[in-house]
Amino acid sequence: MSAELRKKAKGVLSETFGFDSYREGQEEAIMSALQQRHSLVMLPTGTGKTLCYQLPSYLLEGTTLIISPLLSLMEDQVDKMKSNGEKSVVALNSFLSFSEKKNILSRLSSYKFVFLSPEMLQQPAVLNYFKSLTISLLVIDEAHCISQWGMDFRPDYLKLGDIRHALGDPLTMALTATAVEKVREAIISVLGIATNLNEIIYPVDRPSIQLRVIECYKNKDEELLHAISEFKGPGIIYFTSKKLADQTAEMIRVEKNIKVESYHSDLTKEDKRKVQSQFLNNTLSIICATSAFGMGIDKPDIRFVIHYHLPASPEMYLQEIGRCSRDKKGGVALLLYEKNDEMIQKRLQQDTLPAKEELTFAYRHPGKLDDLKEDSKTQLCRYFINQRVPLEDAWETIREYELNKHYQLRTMVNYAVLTSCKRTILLNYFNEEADARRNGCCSFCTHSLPLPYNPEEPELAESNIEKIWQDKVKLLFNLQR
DNA sequence: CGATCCGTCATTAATGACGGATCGGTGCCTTAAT
Repeated sequence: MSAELRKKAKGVLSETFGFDSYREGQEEAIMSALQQRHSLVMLPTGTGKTLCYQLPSYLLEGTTLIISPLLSLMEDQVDKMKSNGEKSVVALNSFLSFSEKKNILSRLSSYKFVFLSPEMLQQPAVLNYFKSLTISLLVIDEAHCISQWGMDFRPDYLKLGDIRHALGDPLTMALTATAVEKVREAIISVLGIATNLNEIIYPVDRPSIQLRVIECYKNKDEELLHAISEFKGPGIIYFTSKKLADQTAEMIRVEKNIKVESYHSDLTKEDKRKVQSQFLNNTLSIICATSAFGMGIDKPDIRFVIHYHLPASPEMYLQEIGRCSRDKKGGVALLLYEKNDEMIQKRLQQDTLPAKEELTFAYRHPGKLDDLKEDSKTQLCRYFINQRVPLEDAWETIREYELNKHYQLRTMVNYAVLTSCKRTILLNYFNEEADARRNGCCSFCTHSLPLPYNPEEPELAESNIEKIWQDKVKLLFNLQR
């Protein structure tokens, strides 16, 4: 039975996807779905998680729903699938007009794949359409968002369990690249998939990425420019402030005459798309970005990721540095740390969660929530009240979450300042053993590290013109279909 | 923490010095309807 399924899956792999073999973890995830077991799949960044749900969908009856955190991510994936020849795929989101949306909803069963946000499924009218649909597989993409974003600013992520239940508890697959055991437990418990569950967990370490930390003393820009010259490109530089991302992009442009743009939430949707595609086409060499940039970026030859500011957690850090060296030809993750850099993150954390008094007030006067500014705090208070969570339990949950955030930040500070193997510090957080003390592991294990790749000049746009046109033609083709 | 913004004060009346307050990051959705 299992051998039969395996054979069938292999057939789809070569016929539909054009691959001869799987990458690590993929077959396990696929077989888990085909054997009607729920799956929590954790594969390192860049392992090809989309195949894990797309392939089994072809062998299961019904429609596959994919819950995706970002509209742009949905669009990219729909485009990619369409250009691979899959026609019955659609993204249901707020870009659609009312009549388009209605049209799609009324013929849901004619689609094999439907992408949508957790918020969209939250609308009763929309949910009703899905209730009568045969769902082959419910996919939660970037499932760490449940714990990472649910409490912070997208409480609808916390309601996915209720939604799943309303849909008749369909077969479910949650996918992520970075989740410690606690987060995995949270995902399982929120979704309610503890029974009949298959956990497919692979190590998060990416040996081809070299880890470097430089402690700075008022000379960050200097160190940054120096690093850029050494690393060449393409690369990403992460900031915690939009303003500094803009300013530094300008500074690099002036100092180095390199093609650089900044990317953050102030950009219009069009500009975001433009900057992203220029970077993918190598018309841009460096992106100065906030955490807004990167999810779903699958550029194989990103050579470095520099952090100008401290990221909020080891999870975030691994997600962000995991964007380099997808081709496994080597990459450098450099953290520029200056004493007290963590204060920005601390401040940001303070304003996200409600204080005990605010929560208590909200519970006593739930009607007054509507008068308050609709920020993440009021959203979270409203969530707990609507879910009828007792005040004390809600407070306990918030408190625990907050303490965990402090712990995450402290781990990042330790990563920056402790005099021991950087990889070990990072991987210990994930309960993993590091293959440390390897030559070129990190800036602690080896002094004056050589680059793990050949810093050739990046391919310039001219040599890529053919590829750019191919992409354009593909896009046009999609639009007209 | 550090930057920046704003109001106040003092003084040959328009600017600058000072200090206190504020901010710094991620994204769905919304309209009336299905």
